[in-house]
Amino acid sequence: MKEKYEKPSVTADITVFTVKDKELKVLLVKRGLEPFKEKWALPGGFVRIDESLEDAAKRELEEETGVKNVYLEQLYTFGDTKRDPRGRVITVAYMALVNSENIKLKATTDVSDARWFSVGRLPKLAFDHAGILTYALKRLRWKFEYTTVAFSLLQENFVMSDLQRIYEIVFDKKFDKRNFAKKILSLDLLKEEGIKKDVSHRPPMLYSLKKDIGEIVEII
Amino acid sequence: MKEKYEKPSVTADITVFTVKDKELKVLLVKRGLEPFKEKWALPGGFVRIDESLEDAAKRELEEETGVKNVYLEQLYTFGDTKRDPRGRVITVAYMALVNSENIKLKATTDVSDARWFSVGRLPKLAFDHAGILTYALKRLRWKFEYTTVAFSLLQENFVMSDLQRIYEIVFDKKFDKRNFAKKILSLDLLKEEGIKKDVSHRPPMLYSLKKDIGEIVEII
DNA sequence: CCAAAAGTGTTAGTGATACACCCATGT
DNA sequence: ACATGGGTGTATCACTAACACTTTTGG
Repeated sequence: MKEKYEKPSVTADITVFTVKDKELKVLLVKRGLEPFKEKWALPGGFVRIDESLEDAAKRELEEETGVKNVYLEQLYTFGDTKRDPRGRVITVAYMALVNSENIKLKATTDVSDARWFSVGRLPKLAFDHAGILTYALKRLRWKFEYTTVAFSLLQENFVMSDLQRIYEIVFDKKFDKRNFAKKILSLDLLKEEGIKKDVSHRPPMLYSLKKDIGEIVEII
Repeated sequence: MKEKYEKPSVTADITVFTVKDKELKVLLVKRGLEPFKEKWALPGGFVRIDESLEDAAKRELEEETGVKNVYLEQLYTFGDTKRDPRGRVITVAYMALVNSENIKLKATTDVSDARWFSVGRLPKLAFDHAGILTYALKRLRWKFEYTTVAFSLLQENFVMSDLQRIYEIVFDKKFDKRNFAKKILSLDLLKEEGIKKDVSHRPPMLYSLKKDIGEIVEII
């Protein structure tokens, strides 16, 4: 290949969302290396020459945080010439959704700490990551409205109010539980899994998803 | 910057749509250089080290085809390791919408020909451009449904049936003209510009967009 | 018996769809 | 006068939104 032009570097950065402690949270890592050493940033890193973009996103996420097997979606590619002080770095932004119960965070060499932050109380972020996160949040709300991605935030079995709580947290707004249940059940996506026991109130129905969670149905 | 890893190349490829001769058309170029010399491809090329992705898309489009001042939107970034025989090339795909009356196509050094093709009768395309085009088409239909991008395909003044024809061509389906006009007018986006003269039937109302065409209103 | 959350139906309003006839002009 | 597209209103249907009481369990 003729090397006519200088090449940019390419990274993948991932905005990982979860719902935890009745808040929408995003996973940030504390950088162990310059630039922005000791600053909080989205997990991510350089795309290797022999891996696809999605593989790079998955690998970085697992390497830096231990998070794997998640819903992953490409968002947008940010390529301003000045977005990285090291030189020309283009980043392909991804969004991931996880159930935080299944996740053990870990620190590594590149990353001295990894923590969940409420989207309402974020620290100052490295690079242009604040802009990427804002974009991811917009996309998250959009996807919630028109698809069934919300199920990616649940465990395998859940009750209707678990799902409703997630919608209410993401949209920061209450829904009527009769209308909510009616709408969800009309989608015909849920399988009844019996009654949840050992609750100190009327026992609710447990549900699971009929289809594999990988298939995101457009409910529009 | 530490050169720890080999870098990929980055290109921008643009799917330009127009409506012409009662068909939805896409702009293709005949490659003047290897690989895929003399094959049809989407216009595009390498992103320079000192230009943003969007600037690269605009520049390539103008260089290869003379097309400029168009609606331009980033679609998706394609990064399979084997998508280009020259080596690792990641491409950021863009979609553009133009009114073909305002466009004069031209050939250049890199490109021996540039032509509009009906999306129903496409030649075999270079690289993974067929997949990119399929993706662009999906996005186009989606955008038509939920935003006012359709106006980007019109000239400044137009009649209601011009707009309806564009929707009918993009969705390949007829709409009722009463319902169509009712819906469009209810959006309160149009300004009346008087009556179109010299038609051999009842003279229709001419409209223009109230807002700058750059602002794409979400009509959802 | 009290607290907590679960479950459940009806009504009103809004927006989408289906549908047919007369109008203004050029030739 | 004829051909061509332009312009217009109403009725039905489907979906959404608002709204309150009873049930079941644990403590």
